[in-house]
Amino acid sequence: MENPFGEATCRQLAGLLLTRYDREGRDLPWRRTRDPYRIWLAEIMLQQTGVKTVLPYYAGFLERFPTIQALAEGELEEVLSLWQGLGYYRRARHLHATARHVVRELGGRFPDTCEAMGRLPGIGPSTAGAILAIAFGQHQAILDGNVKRVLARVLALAMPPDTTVGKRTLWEQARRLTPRERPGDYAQAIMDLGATVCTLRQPLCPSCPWQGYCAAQREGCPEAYPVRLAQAPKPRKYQFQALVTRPDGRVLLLPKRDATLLGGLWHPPGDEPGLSAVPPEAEAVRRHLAEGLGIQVATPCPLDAVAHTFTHFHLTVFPFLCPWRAGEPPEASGGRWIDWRQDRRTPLATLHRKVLARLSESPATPALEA
DNA sequence: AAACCGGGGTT
DNA sequence: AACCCAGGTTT
Repeated sequence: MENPFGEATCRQLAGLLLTRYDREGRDLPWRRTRDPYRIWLAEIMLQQTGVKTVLPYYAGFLERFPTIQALAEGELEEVLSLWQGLGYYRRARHLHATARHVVRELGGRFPDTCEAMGRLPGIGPSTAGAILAIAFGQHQAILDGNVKRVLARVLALAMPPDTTVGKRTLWEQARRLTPRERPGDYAQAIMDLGATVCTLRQPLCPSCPWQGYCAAQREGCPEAYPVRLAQAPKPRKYQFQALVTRPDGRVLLLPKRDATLLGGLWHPPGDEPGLSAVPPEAEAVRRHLAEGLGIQVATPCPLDAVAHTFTHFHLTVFPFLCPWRAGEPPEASGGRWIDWRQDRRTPLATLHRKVLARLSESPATPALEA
């Protein structure tokens, strides 16, 4: 694409956006600081997650880890505990790894170039640009989801933003539009515009400082952008999970040591997700526990299935209530008996909380309340 | 229930 | 360059 806006027009557009931001931009906690640590934390939490969800996590996280030194000294398990429910737990592992690297190898200071910043775990080109622009005042562009949508509309971009050509075009125009003055405020301003005015559905074009410059608005249907590729349907998978309970209410949980899938979180024993839509026989569940963990249980009792959607597939879990009779998990399994409602030190993913909640709904212990 | 967002890592 | 990723919010 040729450059649709000349240099003078780019300066004008940036000015219009900054004026709106100064007058109407949201007051968010991470906009009240230039501490790179706080800006970095906000950018990581805001990846794949909305502002409203992030706010309480951001406050709680900073209360426990007010500085990058505190975070570097903390244990991963506690970091994951504070991240519980926020999803995409790899972000939390990367956050912790980067904190340790910055503190131990870089004297506690973030690198000040895009290349070096982008080598840190969990930080890519857009997040690196955001930190450098907002915390260090450098002339760097960002390209997150909000910015992609705004620019795709202003340019009436014909191709999907995630294609190679689409990305190259958007990065190029994002750089051209970023002003030399106040690049950090500009970054916040364009994200704010995307989140509050140039929204996915029903954009508020009459309130937009760029109306009159926007090719999508001129075409009459801004919602037609960004152009999307057809999405592949998500497969549905099935698994069982065994809730081995002791008389005192504790449940057997195992740590997920796998580096990529919910790594560091805890889960009940079960089989791998598969394609069979039929729950296993109780006898198969009992055998799985006996052979895999050396644990004997009374006849497993099926509970209501739990449905959960992940990024790339739907999952149905068949929970089984399994009263413990004998046996302890082998040392190598890392298994522990946990009072999961009380224990704040054991990070659990949302799925496993939903599965464990079935224990309070089981036919064996009917609800007492009306 | 369905649509859809989103950036970094890996190969 | 293509593919992958163990969620959540909005409509």
